Amino acid sequence: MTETTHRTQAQRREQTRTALLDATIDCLVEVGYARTSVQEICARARVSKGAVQHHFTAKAELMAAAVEHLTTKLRRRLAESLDELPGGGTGVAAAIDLLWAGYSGTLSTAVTELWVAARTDPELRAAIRPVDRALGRATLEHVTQVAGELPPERAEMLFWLTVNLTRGLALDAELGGDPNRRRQLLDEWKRIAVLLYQDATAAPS
Amino acid sequence: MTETTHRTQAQRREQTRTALLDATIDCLVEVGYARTSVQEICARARVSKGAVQHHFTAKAELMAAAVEHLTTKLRRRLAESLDELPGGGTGVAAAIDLLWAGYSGTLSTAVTELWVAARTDPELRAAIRPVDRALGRATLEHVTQVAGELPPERAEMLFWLTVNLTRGLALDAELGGDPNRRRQLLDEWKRIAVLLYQDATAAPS
DNA sequence: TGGAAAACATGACGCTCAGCATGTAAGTTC
DNA sequence: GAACTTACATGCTGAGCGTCATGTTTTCCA
Repeated sequence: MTETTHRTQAQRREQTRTALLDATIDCLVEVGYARTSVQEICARARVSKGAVQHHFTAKAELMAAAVEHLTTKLRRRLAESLDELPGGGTGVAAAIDLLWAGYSGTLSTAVTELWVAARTDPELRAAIRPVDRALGRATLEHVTQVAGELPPERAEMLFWLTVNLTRGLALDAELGGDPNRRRQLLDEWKRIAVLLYQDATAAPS
Repeated sequence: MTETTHRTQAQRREQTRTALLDATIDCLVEVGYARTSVQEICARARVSKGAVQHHFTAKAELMAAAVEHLTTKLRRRLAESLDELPGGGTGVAAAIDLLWAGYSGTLSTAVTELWVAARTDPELRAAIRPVDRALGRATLEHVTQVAGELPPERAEMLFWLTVNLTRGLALDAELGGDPNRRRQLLDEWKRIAVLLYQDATAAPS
C-alpha cells in the first residue's frame, strides 16, 4: 500500500481539498450541474460527506471554490501555451488555435456549466464574475504581447471577438454539432483575422 | 367570472398543454434548468400535477415538448423579422442585428439552458438536435435570400460565424458582462462582415 | 508520551422531488 | 339523459438531497 506515509496536517488538508475540487469538476463535466450532488462528489473523491462539511460550510461554497480552482487551472494552461507563440500574422492564427483549444476543452465545459447555473444563482454568480474577469484580462495581456505591432484597441477587439466566437463554437461542440463545419468556420475566422491584422499594421491610421 | 365558457375537449387539451409548455419556458428562464421542478411548473401553469401526468408520461417528455414549442416560437419570430430586410451591405448589418436580437432574448436563454442540460442527458439531446438543426437551416435560407449576390458558400460561412459569435455574446450577457463592450464587438463584427461582403461581391473569384 | 486539536467518518433529520393510484368533473355520443 | 370517454385534481410513497450532531482517527506539540 502507498498509505503508510506520514502526511502533515497541511498536506492532508490540501490533498483532500484538491481531491474534492477535482471531483467536483469531474462531476460537472460528466453528469452536469443539475445532477451534481455532494454525495456524487464525495464518492469520486473517495471521502465522506463529513469531509466536505469540514472544508466547506455549504454546497454553494464548494462550487465557488471549484470556480476558482478551475479558473486557476485554465489560466495556467493558457499562459503556458501562449508564451511560446511566434509574432506576426502566423502568430495571430496560432493564437486563435490556442484560444480555441483552451475554450473547447473539458475545463471550459465545466466553466460553461457553472456559468449557465450562475445566471439564476446570485451567490455562484458573485463568485464567478471576478475570477472570470481576471482570467480574461490575464489572457488578453499575453495575447497583446504577441501581437505587439497592432494598436492595442484593435488587438483587444480581435481577442474578444475570438473568445466569444470560440465560446459559441464550444457550445455547438457540446451538443454534437458537425466538427468539420467548426473547423471550416475557425479556419475562415483565422483568414479574416490575419487579413485584418495585416491591413491594420500596413496602414496604421 | 370568465369560466362560464363551454370549451371543447380539444380546446381544453390544447389550452392546458400550451400553458404547461409556456410555464416550463418561464421556469427555465427564471429559475434555471437545475431547479425547474414539475411542481414549480404546475404552480405557474395553474394546474395540478395530475394534468402534466396526463399529458406527458415523464418529466423528460415535457422537456422535449418544451424544446419543440420553444423552437417553433423562435423560428416564427426570426422568420417574420428576417423577411423585411433590405438587400446589399446595409442588409448584412441589419441581418446581424436581427440574429443578435433573436439569439439574445429570453427564448434563447431558455434554449441555452436546455442545450447545456442536454449535453449530459442523451434523451433531451435526442429531442433537441433535430429541431435545432431545422431552425438553423430555415434561418439560413432566409438569410441567403437576403444576401443573394454573395456566393452561397460564403454567405453560409458568414451566417454561421455570426450565429456562433452571437451565442458566445449571449452567454456573456447572461453572466452580466459589459453591455457596452458587447455593442462594440457587434459593431466591429458588422463592419468586418460588410467589408467581406463587398469584397466578395466586387471581385467574385 | 499523553493530551489537545485538526481532519475525517458515521448516522440521522427534515425536506423536496418525480411518479403513481385513485377520485372527481367536464365533455362527447348514442 | 345516461353511459362512456377524456381531462384534470388529490393524496400518497419511496428515493435522494443538503445539512447537522456526534463519534473516530490522525497529526501536532510540550
